[in-house]
Amino acid sequence: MKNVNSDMAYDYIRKRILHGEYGPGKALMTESLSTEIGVSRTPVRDALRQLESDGLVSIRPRLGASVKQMNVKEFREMCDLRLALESHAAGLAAINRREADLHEIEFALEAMRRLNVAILAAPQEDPLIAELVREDVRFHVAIMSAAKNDLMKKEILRLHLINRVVSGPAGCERPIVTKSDRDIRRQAVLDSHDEIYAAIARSDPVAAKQAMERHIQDIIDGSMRPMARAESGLIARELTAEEMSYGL
Amino acid sequence: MKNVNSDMAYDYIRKRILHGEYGPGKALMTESLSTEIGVSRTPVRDALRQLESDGLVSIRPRLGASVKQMNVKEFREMCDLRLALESHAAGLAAINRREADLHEIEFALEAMRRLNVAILAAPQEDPLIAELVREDVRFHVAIMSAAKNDLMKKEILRLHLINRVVSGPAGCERPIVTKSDRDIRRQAVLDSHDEIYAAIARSDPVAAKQAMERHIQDIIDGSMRPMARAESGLIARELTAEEMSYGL
DNA sequence: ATCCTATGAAGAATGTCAACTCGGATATGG
DNA sequence: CCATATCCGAGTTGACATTCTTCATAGGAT
Repeated sequence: MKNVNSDMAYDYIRKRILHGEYGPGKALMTESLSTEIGVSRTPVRDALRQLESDGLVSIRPRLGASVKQMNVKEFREMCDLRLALESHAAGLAAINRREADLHEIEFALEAMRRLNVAILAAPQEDPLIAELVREDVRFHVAIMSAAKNDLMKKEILRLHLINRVVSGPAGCERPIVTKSDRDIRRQAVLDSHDEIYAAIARSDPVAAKQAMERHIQDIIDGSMRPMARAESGLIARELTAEEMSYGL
Repeated sequence: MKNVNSDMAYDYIRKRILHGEYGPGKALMTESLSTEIGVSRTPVRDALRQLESDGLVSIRPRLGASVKQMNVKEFREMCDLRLALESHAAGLAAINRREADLHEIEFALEAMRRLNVAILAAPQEDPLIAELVREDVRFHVAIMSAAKNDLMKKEILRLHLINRVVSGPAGCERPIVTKSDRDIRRQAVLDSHDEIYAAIARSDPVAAKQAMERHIQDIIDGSMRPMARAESGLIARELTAEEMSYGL
């Protein structure tokens, strides 16, 4: 896209949603947004429709747009989708990887290892955690790139973004767990990453796929528990019963 | 959606594309479409953007919309995506199926068997072929429904539609192969279906997944050959190099 | 007499439209 | 073959029509 005003509105709203300024369920009114951004309502409308197809907002006719909100069922389904796609991508990565891809993956992995030992020793862990998730993203992106399937990469990135939004603003409100729990969990993630990297490095698609499957499943299990706890706040506020018609 | 005019435009254009009246690459100008449909340009614009997110048309800013056209790379990637999703769905179906789902799958399978023997004997096979693909779709949809993941179902159906459009209008222009070749291939498809059904019936997810994987791979192999032959007509006319920015 | 429900109007936000502006593509001339 | 001018179509805008929501009031029931 290089539509000046539509892009401006798209970037503006998208950034706010990803930063958590617009929380799930927040109403997005075209008129107030248009005055806020300084453009007309049409590009705002375009941006909202684009964001809807990204899965970040939901639009109901005559009712307006709002930041996407999921119930546990939808969340589970999305996680399953991500599991299917990302594990398949890991298998592809083990087949299609080049040396440069391998280096990129290892680079992210090494950065995560360094950050992990730093976090273990640091009194204030938050800023380092932010860097860690950054490198975690880099690790997963590197694998998707190594899979050499741009469409799949794009789709997985889409799901990652949705996941980030609906599971809370930038993951900054983790459930109440002790520091040692977090330490253990980070170590488990690192071990999983090692396993995945090793499988890709030795060009073993089935091992890479299974390792990624377990890894994602672990992440899902970790995410679903607090999700289920706050279930009452995530009930189906929208019933998009639009069955995608396969008819001509 | 229940936006009167936008829906009208959406259904209108979508139907034409799926019927093959608007072939791949066909330019879709908002003005002519709006006069043709009898609405303003705004709902046509909305419809085109919606169809873009469906993957059926591509919009380039300041240049207008056109029916989606793929190069072999994109086609391969989409097939891989479908392979990952649909095989995963088959595995889920083996786990989550209910009796009713099993009946639905068997129903479609039985219909395909009957049609196959009818086609083997019939002199004019085309109308029966149309019914066969209808039941084939029913078979795959039944499995996706049995997987109990609406999001995944929706996504796979989207890919099916794109596949139908880019691989030619309603599959009516098959490459030049003999009748016996087609007979053999239909039988292979039926056998694959039997295998998939059996695995789902005995609740064997890994077998169901693998069977579906092989089935889709066979379909892809069959589709890629004529695709590669006509490669010159499917070169990249559009270079949508828009890397999905993961940044905030 | 008080509370709940239903009906109505006022307000606001969305869908839609026609017109204006801007950018790219084609044609013409050098 | 390249530069310039013209034309066509998309992006954008503000205004109008439509519809959903909300609040208030009147009626009835307990």
